[in-house]
Amino acid sequence: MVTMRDVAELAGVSITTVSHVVNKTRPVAQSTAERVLAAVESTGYTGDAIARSLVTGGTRSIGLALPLTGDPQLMALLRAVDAELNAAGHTLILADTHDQPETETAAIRSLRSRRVDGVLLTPSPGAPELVLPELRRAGVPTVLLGRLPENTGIDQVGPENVQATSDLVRHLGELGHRRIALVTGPDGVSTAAERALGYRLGLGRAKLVWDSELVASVPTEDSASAMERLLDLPGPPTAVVAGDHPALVGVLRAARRRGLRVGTDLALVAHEDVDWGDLLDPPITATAQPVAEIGRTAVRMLLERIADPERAPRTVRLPPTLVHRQSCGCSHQPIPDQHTRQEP
Amino acid sequence: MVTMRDVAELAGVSITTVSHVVNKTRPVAQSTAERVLAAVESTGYTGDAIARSLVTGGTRSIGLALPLTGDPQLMALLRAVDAELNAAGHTLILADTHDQPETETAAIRSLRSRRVDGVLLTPSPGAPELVLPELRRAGVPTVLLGRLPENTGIDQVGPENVQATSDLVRHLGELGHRRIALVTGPDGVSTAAERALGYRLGLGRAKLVWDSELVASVPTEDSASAMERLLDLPGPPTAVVAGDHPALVGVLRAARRRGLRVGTDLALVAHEDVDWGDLLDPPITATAQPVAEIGRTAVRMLLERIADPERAPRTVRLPPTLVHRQSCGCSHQPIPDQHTRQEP
DNA sequence: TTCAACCACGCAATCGTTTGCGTACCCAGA
DNA sequence: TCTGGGTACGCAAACGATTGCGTGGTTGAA
Repeated sequence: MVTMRDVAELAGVSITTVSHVVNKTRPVAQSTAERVLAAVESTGYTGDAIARSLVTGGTRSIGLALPLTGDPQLMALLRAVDAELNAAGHTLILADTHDQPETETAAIRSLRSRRVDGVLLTPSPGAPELVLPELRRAGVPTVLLGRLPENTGIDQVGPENVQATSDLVRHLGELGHRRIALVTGPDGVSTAAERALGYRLGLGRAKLVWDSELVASVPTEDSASAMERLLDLPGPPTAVVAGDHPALVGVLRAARRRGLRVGTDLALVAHEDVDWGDLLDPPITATAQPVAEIGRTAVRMLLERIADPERAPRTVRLPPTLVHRQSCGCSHQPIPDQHTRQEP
Repeated sequence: MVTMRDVAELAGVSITTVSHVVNKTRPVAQSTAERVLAAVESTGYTGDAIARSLVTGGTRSIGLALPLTGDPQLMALLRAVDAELNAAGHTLILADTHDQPETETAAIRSLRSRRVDGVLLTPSPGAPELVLPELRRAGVPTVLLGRLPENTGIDQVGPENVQATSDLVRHLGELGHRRIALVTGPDGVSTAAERALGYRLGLGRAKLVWDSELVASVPTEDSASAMERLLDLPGPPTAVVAGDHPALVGVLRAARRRGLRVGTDLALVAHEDVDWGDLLDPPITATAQPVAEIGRTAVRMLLERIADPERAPRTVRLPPTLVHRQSCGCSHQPIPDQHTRQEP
């Protein structure tokens, strides 16, 4: 490996000077600098991040710890986070939490021993008790991503859920539905909990009563059977809100198994739009989460916190966009009072 | 930060002894070891990967450089790679190549300066000339992932394409189609090139002639319009093979725009199955790439190469599985002489 | 001629580990 | 009393950068 010493010898200067030239950290005579740069070029010197880190303390790398599910949104998030980090000269270390506190803790420890400058974390349901305290104690700059547990005293960025779900429900109510179901993730996940709250709120605004029978808060793999159970009810739902991507897939599978035509026999609106939403028949009405913006914001907040660890923690909620298609039973009119986006 | 020195002082031994105790690298008297471990416990000492790397040379981290596209397969790949690496005690550093040689080079340089022990790379079309030589010269242990350019002298893992595509085409031929089109990525990408080759081979086996008009090798974003152009031909195709995920989406969009019923008006088979393949109407017949297995194999090969840099390079091709549904025009019979997997 | 101010650069300590050599001690056998 | 072989541990030199403190040389004003 080519080191600063090699470059220095080739250029006929000291290591100190090489360092100052490549880092522009103090003035160096033009001619000397040129010799050094030429030596750098000809040796292919790249610098050693390890050695640098040892003395400076920072690593210019940040850890991203989240459950690597099949959620198609994740790719967009990763891309945005990587791009924003890259622009700031940092690199991304990835760790799968499996959404379980034990793996999550292990992932965080691994990142810490790698001396990452900060951590982006999508906390599991158990995190507020089991892993966040450790993070706080260790003083690791952290931003929570996508899920927003309460009272953590930590920076957070995620989607706005309550209002968005409420709007979705209200829309179904305005279309005349009286039995509106909700299929979503387990209550421990803040996102699911908030959407359940928004659902209730939306029912209220549509002058409908909340019925616990119509709510299925289930793990991702159970959503299809949960939906089938809802359909078996004495008073089955005529419309359903899918709280996330697995719920959407589950509802669609259940409808297909029961031979129900979505949009006609069963109105459907979903959180988290997918890129195949317009390929289905009928195309799915859904809220598109601003994942890329969430990722970028999270990175910016993390960098700010690294720069100023004392700043008061902030929580940012980014509103989704409604993509109005036909699965809700409409045939493509915009929803009144809504910021809508039409398909091309 | 708590260092070995702190632990050593607390335990009343030298730094050397602490190191040997925590690494079990030479025998230490039972009583001393216990004192040291107690000190480790009470200080919460974790060790500093940075300092260790500086002296040992290794970082126990590997770089994954690939284009972070929206391809849903990527998540499964990431998950598999991360899991396999984790099991081996390594961590994953992610870098987006944007599928362009310049960004790719930058990504590789960044990984190298981070002293990764090895690199997993999905090479861009320009890579064999522009980035692989640098990798070879630097002696970075490398495994190529997903795309398999020829004569690189580098370990490679990817899907089997020629035979798989040929089978797909032959199936369409057996259903009576005479005008079978191919929509796939640009020829520079080895995967697309191999699939184009398999397509030609399949035509031959179905006793059909190859017609350049029926082949669209286009960038991902152009697949829909390319498909429409094919449909405008004097003798438009009655069946189409989608070479990858963007091509599939493009073909579906084009068909929808033209009001063509897939499976009836236009037979469709695709490479790269998607988890919503069974939700469409009709469900999509596709080959499911063994992405997870590809990821795991790549990691294993990389670790082997790190252990033995002199070993002769290997190329591994993993065959996909056929998921036979209805978009090809069949109504669910297995294809003769094929290893098929039925949907639940 | 002297001296201050400034410019251009180098010395050597430092970061937290690992590890090749030693050294001090103990005990058994001659 | 030596000596030889263990056992239990410590010293100090790396690893490759960054950076506070100097030092030698030139210049211009007094």
